[in-house]
Amino acid sequence: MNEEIVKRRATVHDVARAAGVSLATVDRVLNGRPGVRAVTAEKVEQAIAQLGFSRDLNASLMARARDLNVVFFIPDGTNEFMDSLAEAVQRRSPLALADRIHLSMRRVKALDAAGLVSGLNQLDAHSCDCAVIVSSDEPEVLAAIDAAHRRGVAVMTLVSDLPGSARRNFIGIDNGAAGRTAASLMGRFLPQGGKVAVVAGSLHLRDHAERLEGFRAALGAEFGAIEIIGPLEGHDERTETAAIIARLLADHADLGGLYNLGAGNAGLVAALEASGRSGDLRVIAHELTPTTRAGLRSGAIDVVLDQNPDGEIREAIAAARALALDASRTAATDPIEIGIFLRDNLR
Amino acid sequence: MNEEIVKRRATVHDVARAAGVSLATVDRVLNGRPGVRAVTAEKVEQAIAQLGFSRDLNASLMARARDLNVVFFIPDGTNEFMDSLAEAVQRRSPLALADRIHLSMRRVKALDAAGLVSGLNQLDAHSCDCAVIVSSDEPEVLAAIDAAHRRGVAVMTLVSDLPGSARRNFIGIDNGAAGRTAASLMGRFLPQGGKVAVVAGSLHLRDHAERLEGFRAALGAEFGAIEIIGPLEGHDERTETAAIIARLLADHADLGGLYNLGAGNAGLVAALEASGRSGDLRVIAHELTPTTRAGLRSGAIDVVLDQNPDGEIREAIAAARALALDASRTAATDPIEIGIFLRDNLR
DNA sequence: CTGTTAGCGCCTTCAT
DNA sequence: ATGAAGGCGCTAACAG
Repeated sequence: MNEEIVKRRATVHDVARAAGVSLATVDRVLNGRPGVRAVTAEKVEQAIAQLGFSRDLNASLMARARDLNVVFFIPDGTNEFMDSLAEAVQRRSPLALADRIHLSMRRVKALDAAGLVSGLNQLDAHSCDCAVIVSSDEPEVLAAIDAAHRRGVAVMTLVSDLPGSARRNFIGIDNGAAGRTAASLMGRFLPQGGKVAVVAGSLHLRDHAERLEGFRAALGAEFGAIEIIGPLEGHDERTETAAIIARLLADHADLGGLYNLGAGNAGLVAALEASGRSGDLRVIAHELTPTTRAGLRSGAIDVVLDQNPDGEIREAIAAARALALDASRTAATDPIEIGIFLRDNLR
Repeated sequence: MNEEIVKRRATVHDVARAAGVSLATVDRVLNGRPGVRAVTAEKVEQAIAQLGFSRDLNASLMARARDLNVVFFIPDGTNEFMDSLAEAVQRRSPLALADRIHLSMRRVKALDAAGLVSGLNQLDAHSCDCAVIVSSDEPEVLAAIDAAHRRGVAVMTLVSDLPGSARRNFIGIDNGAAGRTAASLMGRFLPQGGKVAVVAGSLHLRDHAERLEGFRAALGAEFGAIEIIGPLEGHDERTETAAIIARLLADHADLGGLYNLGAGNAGLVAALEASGRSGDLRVIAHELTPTTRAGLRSGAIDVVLDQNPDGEIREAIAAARALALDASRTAATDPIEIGIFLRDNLR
């Protein structure tokens, strides 16, 4: 890779010349617009393939004097992690705009499929090139994704995937791996074995279910001396989670560890501290938020597994750009890594 | 952020009109070219500030029909991590080119300041906008960075920083935090305390020294029951590291843990497996490579702390772009997170 | 010292 | 169904 010959990239001019047509015709083919005979289109396709032509997205956006529009649908409510995602969108906004990508955001009621669906239905290809959604797995949503896709609006899933849908990309962590990681750490923290309680938000949430499955599998395979209590469901809600944890602590004086694979961490920390046993058991939770940070600092939480909201937004934007160039395929993106945070490597 | 009014970004035309000058004059001011009276320049500056004008980098690169040139200097030798960095550069190359950023790379002898210096000295602002180097802390290098900077070539440090230099950005992890993280994990893995040996490449390497410092401090503060053996230096070299580890294992039958904060992991794994005690002690190493992956899988290594070479290259490129827009300041980049890998979350 | 002009790669009227 | 021409934001000759 030292001092190579620079081959100029092929341009629309090159394609036009090679195909023996005009710029306008090439453009029509490139953008799938009508008004080109099949034979002519074929000649252009040939030239494109032959020259390995790929359109310059920046020039393209500049020429049509129109930004790429990406719309984020982020759940609203009391989930701090969703707020981090929303902030990440805001933080990226000016930077994206400098590259002609216009970000907008709609906060929609959490776990309210109807609201999300109506939001998606309002989108048309003119006002939105790509919609990025965080959604639970509901048939109406799948249908809305499909419809949006047919209207020319690409849809990507964020945080929690919808595999059966027409979504183009999924941006998020491997939740099974996250569960296995939690198991692996917990197992090493408790070399003598013991009881570990598992708390979820709801097992109807795909990411939560995947985490649980991974956790169970890895504990079973590697740390047979550990007994799982639960899972119990706290519905990602502070009070309910606190009540569950309080009960667990009361019922199991010998509890060695606790894995909260959902949200509701404020309740978890409160219950732990109220019990006076904070620090006596190994605690693993998800998502770096003000609450879990405080928990790490105080010693109530040992490890937080995080999915890096800023990285997720960055990759979502990168994917949206890639899709703008070729909507027919899934865009390649850098994987989102599972962040593992202890008190000592807090960002 | 729902449906806001779109204010068109200011362009050079707007600036020219506001300042009462022509495009060419604005351009001269923007690019710091001569031929503008101080008063005129002042008017232009005013207009720029007033309109909040910021140049469109993509349009700029397109207009001058010239890619942004970023040159990476990556150490050559037997260090697998450096190979990962090199591969990351190769992987990003086509993607970067699509955005008019031309990546090139020179492999230079590891820890050979003279080679790096001569490479830097060959660079001029025409052939290279930004140089990204991995270097140990030597006065000649600092001088070369300074000289390059004065020739109009921005320099960034990667992996290991050179704080006193004219480098614009540092891309890499917080090595003190990495050492503290290792300590934190090791402490939790050995709840009864015990002996932990530390092996470094060389304490003359800034990143290694920082890791050691962090490790020591965090162990001392939180896990007083752990005794540190070492540090011993293996010079990032397989055979030497193997010999050191073999000796450590022989001398300390009760060794509970091992932290290799440098490279030479092939030697570490070999010595552990030869001793028959692989899996009996908790082992923490740095950088995800074929060797450390195998070590994680076999159980010889418990945890690998990683600095995500692909992410580092991505951020280096992002920073280079930002510097192209404003070379006078340090570019804002996403921080590189310390990856923590166990057998169960291997990518 | 300053302004005019053509053109980078692409898209979009408007003609033909 | 196809082409010619102008313009997006910026830069680089080339004139004055």
